[in-house]
Amino acid sequence: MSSVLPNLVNNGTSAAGGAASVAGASPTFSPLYQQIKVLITQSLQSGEWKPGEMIPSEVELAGRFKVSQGTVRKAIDELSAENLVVRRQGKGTFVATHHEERAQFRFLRLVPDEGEPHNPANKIIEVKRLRAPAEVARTLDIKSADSVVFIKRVQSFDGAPTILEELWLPGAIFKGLTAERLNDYKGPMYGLFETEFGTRMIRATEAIRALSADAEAAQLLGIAPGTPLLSVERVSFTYGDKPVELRRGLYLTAQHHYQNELS
Amino acid sequence: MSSVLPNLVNNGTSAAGGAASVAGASPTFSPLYQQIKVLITQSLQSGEWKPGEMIPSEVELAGRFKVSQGTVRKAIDELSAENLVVRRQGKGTFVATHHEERAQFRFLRLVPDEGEPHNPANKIIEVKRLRAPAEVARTLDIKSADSVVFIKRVQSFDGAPTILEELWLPGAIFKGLTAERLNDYKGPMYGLFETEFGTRMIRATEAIRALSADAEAAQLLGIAPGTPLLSVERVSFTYGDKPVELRRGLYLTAQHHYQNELS
DNA sequence: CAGTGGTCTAGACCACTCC
DNA sequence: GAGTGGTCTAGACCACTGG
Repeated sequence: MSSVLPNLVNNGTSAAGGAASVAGASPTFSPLYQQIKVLITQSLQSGEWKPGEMIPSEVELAGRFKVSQGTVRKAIDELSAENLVVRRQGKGTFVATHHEERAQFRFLRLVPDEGEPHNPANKIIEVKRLRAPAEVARTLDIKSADSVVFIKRVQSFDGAPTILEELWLPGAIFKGLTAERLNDYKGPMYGLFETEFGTRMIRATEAIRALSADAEAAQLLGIAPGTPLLSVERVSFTYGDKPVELRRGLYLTAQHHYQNELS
Repeated sequence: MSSVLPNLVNNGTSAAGGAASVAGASPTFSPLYQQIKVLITQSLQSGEWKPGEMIPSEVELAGRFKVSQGTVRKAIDELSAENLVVRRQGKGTFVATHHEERAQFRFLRLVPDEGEPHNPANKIIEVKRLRAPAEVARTLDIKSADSVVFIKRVQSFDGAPTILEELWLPGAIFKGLTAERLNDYKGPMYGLFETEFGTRMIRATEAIRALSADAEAAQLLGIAPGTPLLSVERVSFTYGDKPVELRRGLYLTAQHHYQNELS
């Protein structure tokens, strides 16, 4: 089943046999492998291949798209670099998923000053629905009238409350999300989002500041008011660079630090 | 001048003509392009090609190493991804340098909450030489008896003091470094290190925490004691993952934030 | 125009995984 | 052994830069 074969335009070369191309005008130039990358991404986004599943082999994709294996390979190379897929030699190429050790620490950068990460635990403080506040609506690119799911939770490590987080999610996407489901679910929250709501977080931006704990934060984290905290404001994006999460975290950095690599 | 041709071991393949290989036992397996990557990196490290200069073309390197252009290309691809070199289509491949707009913001992640980055200014508070404190020695992988250069400075944006930084550098490498040279130098500090001391920062790790301004920080940054500050502890590495800088920064995040991308 | 990096092909063989 | 990703080659042509 190769369904509809889109119009690939080869503005590259062709050693011998010409590559596929229904051709015509090509208003926008881009390498073949980029076009193929887009096609594969669309299949990922549409759920044709689900997180954790294997995508077709390079040879098969090459046949389907009527290009050489090397060209497919280069497309997948980039998808792999963007963490959309994971290659496993001898096995195949798999759709990336948040249900993995690997992917966990891509989004949780707070690590203990010494020792290994340890016994995380979540306590859901509050889950409710409300109309998107102006700033949230702007960030999530929705209307102010639209509903959003608001979540407040405290994350502990080894029993010590360490992170106080507030999340805003588009209500349209996260319809059946309740405190119960959040509590019942084992594993990372993004795993829940991915399997239960079909929304995979691809990348995120964070803005970090230092501020003093207010009364509520102090109470929930079990610290003195005024204690310095790391404020981490995250906007997460899914396919197509669509923002689907706003998250404000307050990190207690007495025994932990936010780890970052500059390269 | 191809000087000494090292022993390349091809554990890959060879469609027709065999690639170079004095061969023999190969205790450690690695792809040809990785071996070539190492060779190129050594040339970069040794200063055979200096920052900003063009390295030999892919075709020439392929000839020198007796491999195909595609293999050299893959090696350079990775070096480019690691920001060791910069490719410019039609021109050539150049040794990366800190004297560029491009490279500036790789290591300065503090950006204004709104508007563009603006009029940075440095004030050197202190430069002195001392024996490496235990922790500094450990971090920089030198002996406690060894001398280190200590620098304290304040960075302002649009006239507002924003960053208070303390740096420790191995005295052996930064011999003639004085407050004068730091003050006289136009452009990024890492540019100075690169051209004057032959030490290029390749990558760095940062540990971020929140803390309260002490009396000294408050005075130098013109804020009230107790104001929350971002503490950014950076260790920078040069070729061979050798640590060559320890830097502790206190960032005022009233009008700025530390920006990070999770991908 | 020549020279550079960038794309693409076709085919071969290697390394790894699983049956 | 069959199937997968990973490496390598040889050669062609494109896109871009600069003289």
